[in-house]
Amino acid sequence: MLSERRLEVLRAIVQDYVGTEEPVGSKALTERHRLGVSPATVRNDMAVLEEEGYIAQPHTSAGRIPTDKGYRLFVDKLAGVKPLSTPERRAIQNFLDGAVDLDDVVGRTVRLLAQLTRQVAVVQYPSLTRSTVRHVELLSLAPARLMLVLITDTGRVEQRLVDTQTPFGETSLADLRARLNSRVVGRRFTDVPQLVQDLPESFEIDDRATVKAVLATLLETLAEEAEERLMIGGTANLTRFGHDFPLTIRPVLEALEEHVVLLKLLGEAGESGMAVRIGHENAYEGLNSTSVVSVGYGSGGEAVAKLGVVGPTRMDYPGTMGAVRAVARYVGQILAES
Amino acid sequence: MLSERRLEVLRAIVQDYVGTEEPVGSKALTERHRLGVSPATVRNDMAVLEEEGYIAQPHTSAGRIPTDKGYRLFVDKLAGVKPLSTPERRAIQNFLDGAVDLDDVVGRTVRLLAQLTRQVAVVQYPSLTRSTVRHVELLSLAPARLMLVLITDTGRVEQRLVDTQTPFGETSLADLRARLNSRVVGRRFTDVPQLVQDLPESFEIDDRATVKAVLATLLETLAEEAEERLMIGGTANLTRFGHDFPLTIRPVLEALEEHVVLLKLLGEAGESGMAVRIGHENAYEGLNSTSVVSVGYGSGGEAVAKLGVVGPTRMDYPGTMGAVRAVARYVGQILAES
DNA sequence: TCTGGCACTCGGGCGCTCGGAGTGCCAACC
DNA sequence: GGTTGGCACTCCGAGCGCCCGAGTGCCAGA
Repeated sequence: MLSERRLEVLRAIVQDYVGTEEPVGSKALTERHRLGVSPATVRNDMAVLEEEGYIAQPHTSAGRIPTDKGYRLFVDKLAGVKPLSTPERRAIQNFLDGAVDLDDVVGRTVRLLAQLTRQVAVVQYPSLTRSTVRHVELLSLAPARLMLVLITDTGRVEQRLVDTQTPFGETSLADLRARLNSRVVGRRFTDVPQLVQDLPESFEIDDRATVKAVLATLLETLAEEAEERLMIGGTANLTRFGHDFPLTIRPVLEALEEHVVLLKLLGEAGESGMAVRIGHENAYEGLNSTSVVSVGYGSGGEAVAKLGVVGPTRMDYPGTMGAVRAVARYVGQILAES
Repeated sequence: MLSERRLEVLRAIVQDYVGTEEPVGSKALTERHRLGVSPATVRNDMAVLEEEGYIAQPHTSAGRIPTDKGYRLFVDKLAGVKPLSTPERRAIQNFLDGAVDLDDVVGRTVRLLAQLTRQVAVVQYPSLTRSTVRHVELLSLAPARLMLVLITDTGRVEQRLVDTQTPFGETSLADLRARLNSRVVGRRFTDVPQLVQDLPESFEIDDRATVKAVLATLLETLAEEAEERLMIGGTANLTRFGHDFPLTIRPVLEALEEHVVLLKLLGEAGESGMAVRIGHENAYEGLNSTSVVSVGYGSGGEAVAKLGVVGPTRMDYPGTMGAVRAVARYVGQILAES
């Protein structure tokens, strides 16, 4: 276990390095932070920290920079989450309040997050699996063709065509619509399969095939998590990444286009609470030089989707975490209101 | 007017510079191209070309690079559109054929275009204003609340809620639905307003307000061009942009996030035919060091949307134009089939 | 009008030096 | 034992001078 002072030294190193982007040495440290000890002592502490793998030297006789492990310790033990200032909070609320529909909410969120953190923001659209059904509509487009419209509590609308073997009467249709809605409205998507399981049996034998087809389509729509969408913003902030440009930035841009990867990444965030993945902790190789801060957000108590930012490992963790958390909270509120 | 040979020199300069990314000198030119004259002659020609503003020197005693004006002349007079090879065409077709829905078509198109041109691809979703109506559905969600669903020939579905003052009977609803569809199905959006103008008059006086409300919502949906969407891909190709990274790339990334700007940019492409905007020809300042190649695509003879690429002014114009044209053509086919 | 020759320019690469910041180690001190 | 000041050492990076090569402009001659 590291002594109190050594932790303090690590904290100072992280803070300075994040600020200056340059390796930090013992003398500079004692000058900028009131550690109460001499540079020589700090040097000894640094040697220990290096041995333990928390910091590293780019080359002999240079200052130290934190390693991924160092950042990890910093985030876990040394840094809190920096709450936003009141004006900042107010600005967030005002900005998000102006949103007119779901697309707009997500769009504003992504811009806001990118601006606050000066990093790349990623916002997942509220997922279908977690949300609840607001309404299911059925209508017949042609004798043997139905249209299924699903409206969710997060404002998303999905529609599918259902081809049926046999024509389906208007009365049967109305019947199905009514029964279906009475069972599923207000329920969570995950519960729907159970709730409609025995529905076909209560219909005339001739209609059962059609009912089954409709239900199959409905369940398929619900299950189609693959269609989870993302919005990304603030990519211009990548230019503030580092000095050795093309090499660092390219894989990140590539990763950002792989929405599947990003979704997986966000998904790894724990059910609740904030997740911080630092450097090599990211499974995806292209993001090995970045950190991802993500958190769930939701309209009720529960998370319906995730959002987060991607930035250099050398980032202001407390500030970023504060911004991410605050934005998630306000988006949740907005969704609950609408 | 420039002599034939001087044009040839300009062409050679453009080609070499695009290939090497380095200023090209007189000697290298005569070695790589069979111009049939000596370097000294080429030097004279270069001096003229420079005076006319087609090429420039980064600094004294360096080679020449084309100016925007030079590229313009090259594109207009010297370069054709390079057709794709047969295998390439086949690959495009195969790749696009696999698409399952509109989102998928656009997604595949953007990836394809980015890969073929090795640049940033931008694809606009088929616009509502140009396409035709496939079906209009009306259904009542509550006594005084209707839902309007619009299905377009490009596979897009838009839905709106309509609140009515008075309840609207099922028979009236079916009536309106039938009459509405008989008038507008297969028609272009722009023609719809005229076609439904006199519809309210043919209804009972009690229902007219509702009919008008429905029509108003329909027209509003049609008119809502603002909702035009874009998909962007291949941003990782920006890393191949140039040497002086952050400065060049930052404004481009910013521009790419301004979908409004991009839509305007694409919109500037002439009604039909390909548009090439070179460097400062782009109204948007952030794209002053890029060229934009765009073209309309559509399911019928007419364009329903645009697509294109954004790349450095130093790009392979014939190849890029060929790829853009080919992709647009195939996307059009795919849309027509579905 | 084209060509070869020539003097000139300039950027970039290479090697060198030098200073500053930083380190590790050691002996002394509390 | 932990802390400190001193000291020798390392190494990067900035600055400088140098030279080479590629390129140019100009001119006289074919």
